Amino acid sequence: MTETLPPRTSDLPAKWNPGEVEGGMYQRWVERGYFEADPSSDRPPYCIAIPPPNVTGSLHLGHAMDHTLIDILTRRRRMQGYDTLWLPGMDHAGIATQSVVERRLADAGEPTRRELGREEFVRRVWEWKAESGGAILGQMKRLGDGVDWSRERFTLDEGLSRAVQTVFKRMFDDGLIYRAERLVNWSPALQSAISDIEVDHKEVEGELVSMRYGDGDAEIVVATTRVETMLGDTGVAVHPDDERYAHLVGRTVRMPITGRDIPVVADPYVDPEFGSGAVKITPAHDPNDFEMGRRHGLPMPTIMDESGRITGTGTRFDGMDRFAAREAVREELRAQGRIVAEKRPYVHSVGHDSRTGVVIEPRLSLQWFVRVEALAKAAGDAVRNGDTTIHPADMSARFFDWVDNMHDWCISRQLWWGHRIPVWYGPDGETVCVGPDEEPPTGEGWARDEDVLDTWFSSGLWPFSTLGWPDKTEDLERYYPTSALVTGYDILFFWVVRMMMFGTYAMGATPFRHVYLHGLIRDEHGRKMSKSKGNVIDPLELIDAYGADALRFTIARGSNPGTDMSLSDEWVAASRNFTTKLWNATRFAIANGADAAAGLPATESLTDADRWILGRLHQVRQQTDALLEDFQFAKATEGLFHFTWDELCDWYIELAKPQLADPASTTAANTRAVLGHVLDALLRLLHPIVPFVTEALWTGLTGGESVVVAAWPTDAGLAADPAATERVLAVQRLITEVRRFRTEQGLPDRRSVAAKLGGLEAAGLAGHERAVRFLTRLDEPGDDFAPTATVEIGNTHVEIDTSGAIDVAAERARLGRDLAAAQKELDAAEKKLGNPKFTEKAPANVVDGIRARREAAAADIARVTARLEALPSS
RNA sequence: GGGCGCGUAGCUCAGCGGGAGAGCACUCGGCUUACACCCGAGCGGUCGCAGGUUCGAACCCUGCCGCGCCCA
Repeated sequence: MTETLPPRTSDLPAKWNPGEVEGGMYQRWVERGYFEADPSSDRPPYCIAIPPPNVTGSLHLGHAMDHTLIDILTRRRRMQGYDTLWLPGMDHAGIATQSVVERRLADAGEPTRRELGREEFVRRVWEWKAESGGAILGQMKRLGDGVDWSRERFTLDEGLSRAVQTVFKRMFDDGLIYRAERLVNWSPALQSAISDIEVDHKEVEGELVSMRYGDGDAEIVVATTRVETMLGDTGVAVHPDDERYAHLVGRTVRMPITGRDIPVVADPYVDPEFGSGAVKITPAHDPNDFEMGRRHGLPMPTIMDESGRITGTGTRFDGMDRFAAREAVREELRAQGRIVAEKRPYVHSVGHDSRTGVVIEPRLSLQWFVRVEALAKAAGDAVRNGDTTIHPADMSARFFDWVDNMHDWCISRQLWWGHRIPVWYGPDGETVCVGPDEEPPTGEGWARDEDVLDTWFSSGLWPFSTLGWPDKTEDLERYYPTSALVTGYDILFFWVVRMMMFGTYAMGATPFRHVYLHGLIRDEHGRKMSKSKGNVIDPLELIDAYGADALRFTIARGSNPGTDMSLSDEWVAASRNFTTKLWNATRFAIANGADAAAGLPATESLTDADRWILGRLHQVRQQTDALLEDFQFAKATEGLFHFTWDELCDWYIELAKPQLADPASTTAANTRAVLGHVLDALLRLLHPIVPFVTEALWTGLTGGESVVVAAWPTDAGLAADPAATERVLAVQRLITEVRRFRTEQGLPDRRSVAAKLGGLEAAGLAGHERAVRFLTRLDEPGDDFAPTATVEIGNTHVEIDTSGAIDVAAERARLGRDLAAAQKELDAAEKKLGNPKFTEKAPANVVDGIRARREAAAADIARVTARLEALPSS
């Protein structure tokens, strides 16, 4: 009896309560140092740097996706014996953080940023950073992130600031960073320059106004969507070959309103087919006009201030907002009879500040730039020559398109929160760039540049600055280049490309061997989540409701490379159900003495079911490995889900029940060993995806210290047994058909039904009768056995005593459906085989397969037809 | 305007040259000692449309329609 069972019994609670357990479990993992890297170890290194979240935000589902996928990769490597480092940290998010703190000051009725002064304001931001950053760290712990907390970094910490200054100085000296007066994307909302990729071009309905400059024989018509810019016009351009205007080139026309005389120039940029064929030139407020202005040496007056108000034109429009001025100037021109035509609405593309949504105003100003040509080429080469592989490969096209056509990068921002540009200007026009170990110039008239660097400048150094660069640290030596980068495709240009540019420049090597770009998480209908739509889901709420494992499993299961995924409460609930299923199955196994330490019995002593499940485990393990190596998270997860639920739980555990019925038997002992072995391996395979529930179950099953540091399953040396598998599949078909018959005859599961099984011996299934009876609830026939129906499956049949008349109509319907299906199959097969071209050209194995299907279908038809004819007429 | 991608069961998505699949939803039956967050059985699809290639096309090619993303 029970004394033959192993003494250990399950102390797992009946129900898995993630909320009660996860926190303490995570704490123990950290305390035991499982997540800490050890550069002195002789194990191979594996390193991933976290995509640093904005310190001022909070983690959303996109982060949860990053973190889940990185955790899967790093937990697996750790189990495989790698010295694994997942390095955590945050970036300072210059604009976002400064904006938040300014708003908080305003909300609290405190002095403004300018009233506080730079030093005091920055001190306040650090206070906010401590508060906001702490919340993010808590979120990461809830998710179960296996990060090395001892190596946490922040883009504005001392070491990383030193890295920024070092790179800046080196690039400045190399001529890769320069300062120039250029037309930049100016955000009147942020009152700062922003880079090209922080601008979104959107189609808007505006107006196209044609107006007449000059008078008499020196008159010319130009069109614009921004009438107010005419206040800054310093020229009119026509195409050199345009005979209509040849007589005007070289002359001047008199501007309305300002009364300035501006030259008419010839420039091949002008499209003579568009509009009147003449364009106005506002060099300080339009990129194309700026280039033309330069070519023709035109003056470049700035007519707007930093917040987008007209200034310095000496007209009554000074002080007016640019959009108000647009109307006012237009009406003034109309009053003067200068409007020739108006097109409204006129749909055209307008740049918007991607953060605030306000319309960008091109603005002439003195800014710092990175000369990107050589850097971008090096980044492109890293992918071209295979040092870095982009997954999925389709994304490489976008990558190349970008790096091959990159413009210089504006890196200065008119903010206070960030890395201040390490350049001092002297009283006599000197410019001195100061390295980290150098003293800045002092004395009368010297002043430091007021601006800070784009946050992406510092996060671009992340893969090596976090490892200690510019010092030659042990970590840097060991973990750079990092093994992989996992992030969303939406920041390929913002971040990934920049890291590759800086990495190849500063380190001489691309920062990561693999880049996995995942998609975005959308709502249940595939819509983007946004506050305005009100469809944002907070990952913490999902974790509270269903546990971290359920959220992680959902994300892993939905993460197909390069495509977005939909997520809703229901998906996560389904994943929670999976963890519950796993919990119950393992508890059942432990309660029945599953023994992971027993070692696998000799194959000869195992049942077909044992051999089948072990063979499937072997396949699933191989498949999981191959898929995870290839960043195919969804397929790997789906495969484990299917194996766990549809094979292990639905079939093996059910088949194991009769095998366990006599605990003293060898069969039962073997079954306990197989159950233990399979679950031990399965829990380890699942651990990277669902770390918490597998930890509870694996330690409960094996008594081991922690699955976090357990060995990743490897080949157990099992030979596949196709014959056993074939028999198990035949048993499954047999059972399913009997169940189908029972259901359609309305025979309740509890109702005792006697039956006689036939043909099992001939089909090689003699040993499975007990299992079939157990899973179909068929009793042994008694003395009064009087079969009323027969179910045939292949060469086996089951005579069933339904104790009374059967439902002939239901049976006729059931058989009728079977007949129709078989007939359809037969027709399809015969059609193919009747085509001589098919039999000639198709591969032999395909033709043989179709022939076999034809035979099977024909046999089915004969059997079912006979059965139908034998039915009593109703 | 240029480039990329997607249209497969009610919903979300796999499959990408030889028997149309999964999860959720739905219908019917069941609290059968692992699990009702469950079990069993089922219903559900001219694989966007039209041509072409092929013995054979959801899958390859062309065009069209619809949707999305990136870049200008």
